[in-house]
Amino acid sequence: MSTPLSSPPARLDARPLYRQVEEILLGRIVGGDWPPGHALPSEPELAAELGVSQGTVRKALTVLERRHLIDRRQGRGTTVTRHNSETARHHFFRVRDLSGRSVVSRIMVVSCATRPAEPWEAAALGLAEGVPVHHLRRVRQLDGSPRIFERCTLSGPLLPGFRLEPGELHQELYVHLQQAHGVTIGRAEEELSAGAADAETAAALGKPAGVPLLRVQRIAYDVADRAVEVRLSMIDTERHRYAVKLD
Amino acid sequence: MSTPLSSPPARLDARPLYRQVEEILLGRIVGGDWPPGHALPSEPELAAELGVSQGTVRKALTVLERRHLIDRRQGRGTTVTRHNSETARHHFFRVRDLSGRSVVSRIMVVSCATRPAEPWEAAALGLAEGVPVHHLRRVRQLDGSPRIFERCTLSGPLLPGFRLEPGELHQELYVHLQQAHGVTIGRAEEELSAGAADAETAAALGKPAGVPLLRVQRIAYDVADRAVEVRLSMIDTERHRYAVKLD
DNA sequence: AGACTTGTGTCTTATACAAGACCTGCTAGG
DNA sequence: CCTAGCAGGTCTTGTATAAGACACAAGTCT
Repeated sequence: MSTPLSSPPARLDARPLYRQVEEILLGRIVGGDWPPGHALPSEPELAAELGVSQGTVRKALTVLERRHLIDRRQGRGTTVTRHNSETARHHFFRVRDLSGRSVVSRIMVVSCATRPAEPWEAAALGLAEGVPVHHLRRVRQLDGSPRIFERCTLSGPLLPGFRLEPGELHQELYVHLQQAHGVTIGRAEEELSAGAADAETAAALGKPAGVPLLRVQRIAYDVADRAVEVRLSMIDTERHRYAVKLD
Repeated sequence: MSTPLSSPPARLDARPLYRQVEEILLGRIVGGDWPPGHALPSEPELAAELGVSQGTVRKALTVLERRHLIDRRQGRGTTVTRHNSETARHHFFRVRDLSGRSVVSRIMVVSCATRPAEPWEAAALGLAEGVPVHHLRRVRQLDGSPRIFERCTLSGPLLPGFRLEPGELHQELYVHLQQAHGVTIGRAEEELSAGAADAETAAALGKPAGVPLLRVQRIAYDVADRAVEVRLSMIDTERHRYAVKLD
């Protein structure tokens, strides 16, 4: 990739240079050239390699940093973000206690199976109906009590050979996906509504059926924007809240 | 303000220059020197006035733009953001229909009164107990049906003389606050939980008492980060969802 | 352990040109 | 003469470059 992007007389791509740089760098990250934890070349090196100025590289890196794809630290350098339990939780787990503090959570896997996608799952994941998917049931304990029952459906084609043994899970799911399958979740969309405990959820949470629960449907996308997971969470909000910041 | 911020030999403030510029500009906006709709001086003019380079001004303006405090348009200039119903809704109203499309909503004011703050309201707004606050009850119709019952408590000290007549409200509340009281809402925090309709809410929404509803408590802050409103919304999610994007 | 060196990202300035929006004044056609 | 419309000029923000001072981290040498 030693052809300069910016030949002063003519530029093929009409988009701003820094956008093109951003795309090239993103490609190396999602393509696996630069796996999680990898240290990127320094800004002057990238600038020289791509034939642009350091300022242009900086602008591209700033965008990638805002998307949490890279970590930059003055003096240390820039690395591809490696999900750990804290960062994954911070970005994708919005439940807090009544005082707004984050909670300690323990995850128990109840079941794990691979089966054909149901229509609604296929639609959410952008798959054809009947394609194999992995289905996972989990219970989350918050501050010691079972509070969240989750049914997760994971894209079979994107996660071949996915399997979790029932029992305690010591890792956030997204950390596992990155480490064991090279799939990095970049963003998610959630839809919240008022729900009530069905029989299965009630049993899992030790609550009477019909008790009001917060119902959250999530679709999670990887950094290449492919739908990886659709999840239905039923949350007991007796002692917890789902926190949102608007601006 | 003609003292240059950056005297090459010594700088009093350790923060980056662009942060200081940002703060000065923010001060003029919240202080009323530059009211909503006001056209800012051009970047070269600001740079000359503040004794910094245009690049530094640009960086400060970029931050203010991301906070939606200013609008910039190439060729036209930069203006202080004027809230209108669309932008206010887009930023602070997260309810969508089942397909994810935004909904048309009509707001009916049920009651408006000024009375001493209850303890929880005073705590949420950072006021002393018993300070006067304005209390508002509203019903929102989504796509023609009453779906949201809202009880809003507004800071009395920040909004002297606030009053709304019961009846249809043709404006978003935050647009009214900006136009009639010069208070611009900059951000809000919400806490969601599973709720059930109390008698008053059930009556307002035409639902049986006890039906599961999405309960949303919001605290809204102005651009100077003072708590302006605490609001409790009860949402019927039969045909709508509360949408959240995570990244 | 402490001082030095090197490599890194951060901040600031300066310059140049590109592109969008607006105004002004000219001109062609009535 | 009047006016619609276009051409050009000018002001704005946007993009790109280059260069230097600075701050931070991590080795390396004494």
